[in-house]
Amino acid sequence: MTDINFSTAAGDPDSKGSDAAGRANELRWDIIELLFFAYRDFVGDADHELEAFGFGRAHHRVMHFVHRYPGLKVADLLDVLRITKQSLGRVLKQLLDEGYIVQKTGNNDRRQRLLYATPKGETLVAKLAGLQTDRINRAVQEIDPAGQEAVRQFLRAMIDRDDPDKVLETIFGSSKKPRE
Amino acid sequence: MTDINFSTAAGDPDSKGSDAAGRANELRWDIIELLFFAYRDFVGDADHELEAFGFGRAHHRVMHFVHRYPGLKVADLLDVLRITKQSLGRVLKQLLDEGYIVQKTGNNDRRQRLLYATPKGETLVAKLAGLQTDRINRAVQEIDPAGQEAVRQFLRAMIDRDDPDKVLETIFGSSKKPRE
DNA sequence: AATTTATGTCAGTCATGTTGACATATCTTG
DNA sequence: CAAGATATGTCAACATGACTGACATAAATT
Repeated sequence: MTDINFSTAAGDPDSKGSDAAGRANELRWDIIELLFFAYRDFVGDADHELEAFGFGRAHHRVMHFVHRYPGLKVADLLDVLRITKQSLGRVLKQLLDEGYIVQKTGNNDRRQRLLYATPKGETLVAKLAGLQTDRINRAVQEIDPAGQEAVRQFLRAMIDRDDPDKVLETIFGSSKKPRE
Repeated sequence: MTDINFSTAAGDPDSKGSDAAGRANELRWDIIELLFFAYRDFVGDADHELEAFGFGRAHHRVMHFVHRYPGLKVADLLDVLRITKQSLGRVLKQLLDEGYIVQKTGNNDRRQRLLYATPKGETLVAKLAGLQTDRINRAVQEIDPAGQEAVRQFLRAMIDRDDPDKVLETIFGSSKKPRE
């Protein structure tokens, strides 16, 4: 062992996957790195726009899921975002105060505050999704349908399924698309 | 429940891409969401392990790139991570103090501090990469080689190429299309 | 009536990001 | 060589978004 070793480094838990191309036992530095850069630039699109509103990533995530799953409960949102009540409370309060989201008391359970995006909120979330959609469209434009399906399959398979929250149940449970 | 509209929200910037499957003009909520969950769980693997070392994501990113690009300058690292000197300084100092990284004075330019991972650092970074590689292997195991290449192509195409830092030059510069 | 649940809120802490200023060593240039 | 530019390190101060733990309220459940 010289000083720098990386292909057979200690703690290699391999064993699990040996893919069709036969590169088992190898650390996937390339994908790891691509994921970092891809996600960095992907969220960067929205981050820049959010500054103009005085919002951050946390606001975006809340808006996104409230928009996509109208009537989401606060507790569901906590599961999805995997943050604490305290952290959510801050951004949610801002979004409520500034009219991007409204709460409605649950019909069956009046303790629940069901969350809905207002038109103002819809506009914001669509604007941000538009930026990200542009990037996605650019990225897939030279990939054939089968390849695009592979991308989708890959992303789905990267997600933990042992503790599906309400949103993931919708995504995976029906195995189709949540909306549309 | 007639006050909430979500499918025809304003500000739709569309127009940019019309992919082969003919779903132009549509926001790609599915991919946006899958990216969120996939990345959340992907980095979650490492986050959990890092706790045992008293480190965070920032430390991981530094270790990763120093390992992958031995002799990286501090300035390069700042470009790649897109954080400030101050932020980097804090985590870098810890990693140096605790022996995960060493600095060497540049040969040509003695102002430079070239960064290298120590064996201790290599072990850590390989352990983390192992966890993430397991997830990636699991995700691609049912995807054929062509599909896997599509995944790689997708991730590469998601990355900004207008301001390539030293690392991105290495990733993209040597390969096919610099900017097409 | 007592307990549990869903939500909201307070106080304090931590990690990681920011800006701006400044110090030092070293390289480059007039 | 002197002057300036560059690479790095460091200080103070601050913002955001996480965290914990405690506690309050209203409503549902037992």
